[in-house]
Amino acid sequence: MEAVSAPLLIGIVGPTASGKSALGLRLARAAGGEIVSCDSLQVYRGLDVGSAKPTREERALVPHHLVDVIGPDEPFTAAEYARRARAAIAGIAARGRVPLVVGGSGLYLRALLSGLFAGPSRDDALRARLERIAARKGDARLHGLLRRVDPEAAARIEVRDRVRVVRALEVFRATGRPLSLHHRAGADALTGFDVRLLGLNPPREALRAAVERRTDAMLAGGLLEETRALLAAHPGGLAPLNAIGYRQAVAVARGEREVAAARRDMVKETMRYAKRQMTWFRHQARVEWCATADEAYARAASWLALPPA
RNA sequence: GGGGAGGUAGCGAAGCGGCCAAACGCAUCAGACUGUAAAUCUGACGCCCCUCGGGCUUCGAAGGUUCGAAUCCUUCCCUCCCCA
Repeated sequence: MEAVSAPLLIGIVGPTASGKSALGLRLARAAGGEIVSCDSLQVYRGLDVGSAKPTREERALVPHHLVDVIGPDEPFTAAEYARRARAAIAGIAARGRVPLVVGGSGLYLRALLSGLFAGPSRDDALRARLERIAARKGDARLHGLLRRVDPEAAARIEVRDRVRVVRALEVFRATGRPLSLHHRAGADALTGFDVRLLGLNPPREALRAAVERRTDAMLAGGLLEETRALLAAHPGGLAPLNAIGYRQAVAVARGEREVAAARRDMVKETMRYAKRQMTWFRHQARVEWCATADEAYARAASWLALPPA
């Protein structure tokens, strides 16, 4: 049936601190692969410590794509990620190498593999206006506006989920058609690859230990200093500083939080994030879950016709 | 030996006669997610039937007061702190 099988594209997913990067590196070296980061924070230059960005050494060892591609003050979106990641993957394939998509940003992975609906990009001015309505009249008022133009989306989106209500309204205002309609139109999926997704999901307690270790490493590695520098360079504030880790570091920098308390919050929020990631990957992607990194490696090795270990 | 504080659901912690199966936080579990996604949002969380809702057993223990007690009284058990 299948004459020439499509080239492999291996994705490595799972919650933060589950060992995705290490596995990706190991596979890339063994298989002659290149890493395509799938991480919404690592795309930003200057956010190094808090995004657990691959080190200089790691990046020298194996080419990494989609890391440090934009400035921290530039707007970035899942769609933009998908565009750039697809270009990177095409390049890797053209070189006859194996693309390894590694990361835990579920939406980005989805945008890359399945595509997004062909809709308008964000409109910050409009968003500001809608936010103002919500702030003044309440979330229910904004949700009511949505219900009028797109009852289907309104039924799906929680009243208090302002981010989604705003987005749905934005799409309607920009296109004159409800979001639901756009969704039905489908999206442009990535084609030409035999996509396999490997999932790492360490036991809860092991993950917690890893998260604590990494949080401490970030704090010891200069997260606070990095954050202060970013704040100093961008007094207006920076969108990505709202991420876990940076948010707490900002609070410390502003003197609103003790370091010990910030650390606790970081661990707590990271664990919750990990939980969300698992929910996403369990339901939004077809993932082959592996109990250990070795098992994942072995499985990938068999696909790639590599020696097992 | 004397004085003080306290024992509430897995943990922390409110409640201090009815609106209490008991706020809130943590932990845990489940979920949503299509251009801010490490973001944003939802639900469960004593037990049982499980849909609304209903039933059952709880607030250290045992008695008591009361129409009614986690909340008041008595005794007992146990923690912690201070003085000896």
